[in-house]
Parts: sequence; structure tokens; C-alpha cells
Amino acid sequence: MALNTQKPQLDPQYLEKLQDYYAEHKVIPSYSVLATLWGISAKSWVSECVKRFEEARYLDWTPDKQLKPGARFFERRLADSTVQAGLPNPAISEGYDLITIDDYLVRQPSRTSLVRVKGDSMVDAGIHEGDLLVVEQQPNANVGEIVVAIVDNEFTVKYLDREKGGFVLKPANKAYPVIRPRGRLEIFGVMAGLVRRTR
Amino acid sequence: MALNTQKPQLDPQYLEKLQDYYAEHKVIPSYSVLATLWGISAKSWVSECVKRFEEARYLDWTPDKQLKPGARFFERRLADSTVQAGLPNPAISEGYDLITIDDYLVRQPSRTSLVRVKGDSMVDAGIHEGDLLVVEQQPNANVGEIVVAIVDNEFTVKYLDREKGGFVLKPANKAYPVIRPRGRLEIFGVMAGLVRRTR
DNA sequence: TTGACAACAGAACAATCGTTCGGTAACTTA
DNA sequence: TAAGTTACCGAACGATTGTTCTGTTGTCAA
Repeated sequence: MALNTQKPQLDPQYLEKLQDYYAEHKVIPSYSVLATLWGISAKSWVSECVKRFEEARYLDWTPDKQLKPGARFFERRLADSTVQAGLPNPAISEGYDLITIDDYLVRQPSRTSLVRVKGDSMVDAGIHEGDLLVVEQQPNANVGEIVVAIVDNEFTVKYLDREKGGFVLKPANKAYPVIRPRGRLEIFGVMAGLVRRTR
Repeated sequence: MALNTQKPQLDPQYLEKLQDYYAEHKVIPSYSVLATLWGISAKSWVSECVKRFEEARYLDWTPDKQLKPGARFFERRLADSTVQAGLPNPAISEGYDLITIDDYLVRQPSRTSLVRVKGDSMVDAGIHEGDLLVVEQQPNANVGEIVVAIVDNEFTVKYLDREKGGFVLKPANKAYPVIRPRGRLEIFGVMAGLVRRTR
């Protein structure tokens, strides 16, 4: 008798419906709600399906034994750059990765702000007008980092550098001058990433 | 007798703790878990606090009467660029905005992939090596859009343009040549945004 | 045509859920 | 200093939860 190593079947539509529900409510519903969501009328069968999703790491449990999204629940395909031609959908490789973009960019929600970029003083660093800067708030930074500073009651995004006099702010665009703050330089935070929407 | 129009007080630490819990588990816990999370020992008091968060739109209910994150739960402060000096934390203005970054960038999860950028052929468009491109998969695009095309079994990010012969791919970097594909141009999708992590 | 298995349904049940209500201690305000 | 008000605790309770166990139905291979 051959060992049955097959994974139990699981309906991909179920996952999609759950993901849609989650996208709308940001919460995993109870088994009875899942039952109506999936068009199932027995909670026992929901329980079975949940176990399969759990095994496939789409669902998981909190330490408090509450059902929660699993590691793969949010994965967005990280498409592979080396693809084989001829396949129907060559780019969606098996190589799964990712997380949510939020997780990718934000490490400490309470310390993270978003700042809309104005002007083009940092274009050479790939920072364009209208971009959203992910900023980790902190009162000091290292030379070479891109910082958001408060100069004349306005935010400025610049490289932090040091001259003999003290700290200076250097733009990444020759058309702009180096800012040498009189008095103390007030730093709002350090750039941790950026987000641009183009559509 | 004056009308009492004051909003009930609510502990900001409670919200932070809940947000941290949610960040870890992606789920709103039960009242008893909330009680231990907040250091409260009576569920009745948790209930009262939840009502206040509900009133402040930090929490909400699903149609199935399950507690879920409210409209303001995910807001990340969009810091204001015009700030008044002198205030203790001038940059965190009252002007709340945003959503999650995912929601900001991804409109249709099922059609959206992420592609890691290789090379610097698009630097002049502010697209750097290592950036993550948010791509909406679709087989065709308009002239002027930035597309991800499949050329020689590899992804290429370029501007889509038209010459008399047909479609061509134009880099945003003078050091690279225009790509004139022989035969049909295979388009993987259109750039909808980009994400860069710098820390 | 039989037997095994997968996909469900349904009932029963203890555990847990959130609500309600009554109470207390500290702090305001007049 | 008396009367509110606010911030909490604790017990009780019916509703809902997820589990378990016992069917039923359909399919497919032997």
C-alpha cells in the first residue's frame, strides 16, 4: 500500500472570498459567517477547510487561539525577472515572497510618518515631487542619511552632511544651494523609504 | 445647566497597544484578551472603552457584529509641511489623512505584482536599481506609460512609445539604446507605482 | 457492485463571548 | 463638605463560539 503523501484539496475560491472579506473588514470572520461566505451549511466542514488552510499556512492562530491570517495570506507575487517564454503566464513564478508593502516599509508604526515631497531639490536621489516619503521620526541622524528637517517652519528633505561649522543640508540637485542653518538644526526624522503612485 | 458636549476621555496608550497587537496578528482580539492587553481586569470596562473608540471611529463593527478596525485605525499621519514653530511636536498636524500604503498603491490585488528593478536604465524617471515596481498586469498599454515588457525572456522596464515601424521601448537614461522589438512586443503590465526601502 | 474515500450536513455540547447591572474609590466642582 | 462625575471592578447571564461525532451522498477504482 502506497503512502498517501497528497495534500488535501482546497478550493482556491474559498481563499479568494476570504481575502475579499478581509480586504473589506480587516478581520477574519467566525465559522458561521465563513459558512455563509463559502456557501457551506455545516460548521464542521468549515472547520475542516480551515484546518487545510492552516496547513497551507494561509491561516494561523493567535496565542489566544483566535483565527488569524497566516504567513501566506497577504503575499503578493514578487514576479521573477528571469522567465521562460512560452508558458501561458511566464512571469508568475513559483518563487513566492513578499509580505504587505506596509510591512516592507514600516517597522514601527508609532514612529513612522508620511511626508509629501514638494519641489525637485532631491531629484538626483530619485525623489520626485509628489512622492510620499516614509519617515522614521527621531531627533538626530547620521551624516549621509536623507533627513527631513524643519527649516523656517517648513519641512525640507535633504542629505545630512557636516562642515566645519556644523551640520548642513545638501540637496541632490545642483540647481539648489546647500542649507547652512543658523543655530541648531531641527531634525524631524530620517527617510526610511518612499512610495510613488503613478496611476 | 450647561450641556455637556465633552467627548469622553480615552487613553491613547490603549490605542497604541491595540495597534501593536493588530500589527502582529492582523486581528482584533476578544474583550478578555483586550483586558489583559490593556491591564484592565473587568470586561465591562473594556466594553466601555471600545464604545469610545467606536465613537472616535477607531473601531467599528462588521455586518456580522464582529469588532473590526474603524476608518481611522490605520491612518498614518501625513505630516504637514507647513508647521508652526514652538509647538512641542509641530509636525504632527491635526490634518489626518491616509490609509495603508497597500491601499494607496494596490487597486486590484489579484492583478498586481511586484517587480524588483534591475539596472539603471530608468534613473531619469526616478526608478533606481533595487526599487520595487508595483505593476498592474495587462497585455497592452498606452504610449507614454511606463511598462514592464518581456524581452529575450527578461523583464524590462521602459517607456512605451511608437515609431513608424510599431511600438518601441525607450529608456530614461541616455546611456541606453531604444529597444525596437522584432515581432510582437510582449507586455507584462503597466507601472502603477513604486516602493523603495532605504533603511 | 462493491467498497473506499472525499465532500458535505446536522445535532449536541462545553467553553467563551460580550452585555448588563450594581458597586466602590478617587477626584472635581460648588 | 456634599454632590456629582469618572474610572474602574465583579458577578451573572443568555448568546454565540468552535469541536466532535454520527450520518448521508456522490464518485471512482477494482
